[in-house]
Amino acid sequence: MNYWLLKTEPDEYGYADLVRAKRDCWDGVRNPQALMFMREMGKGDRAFIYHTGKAREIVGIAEVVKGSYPDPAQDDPKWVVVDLKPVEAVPEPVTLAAVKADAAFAEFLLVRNSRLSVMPVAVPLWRRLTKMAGLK
DNA sequence: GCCAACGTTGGC
DNA sequence: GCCAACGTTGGC
Repeated sequence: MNYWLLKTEPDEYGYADLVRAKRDCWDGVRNPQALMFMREMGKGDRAFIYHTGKAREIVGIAEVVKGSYPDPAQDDPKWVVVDLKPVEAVPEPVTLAAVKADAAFAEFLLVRNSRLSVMPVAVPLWRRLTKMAGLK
């Protein structure tokens, strides 16, 4: 099982929308590097949901319920999507500032490439982030 | 609101 | 196929 971080603009589609939907398709990713990571996402993987814009923090955890497949709404199979379900909102959102302030995240793509919207999270970093978020 | 970083487009 | 110009994203 792999771990990921997915960015979203909360004004357009936030973690609360995923909770409301109970299960939803994560679409609209167009960046080639982000799509490459999306293609590696499989059922059972977990992902942090990160809000961009004013929030800039990890707000929840989602689970992949269907691994990547071509977006049915698009003609081109290169636009892949995954299906997600919410797992839990985190007790204490982890801000970008907190991540940047921690040397353990110096190589983390969230810090290294601010424009990337889908990225892998190494297991030790996932553990560290869940702790920072107030989870075990 | 600004701008750095990065992608994309189109002329050559 | 290169690269300048332009557009977009997202942090500040």
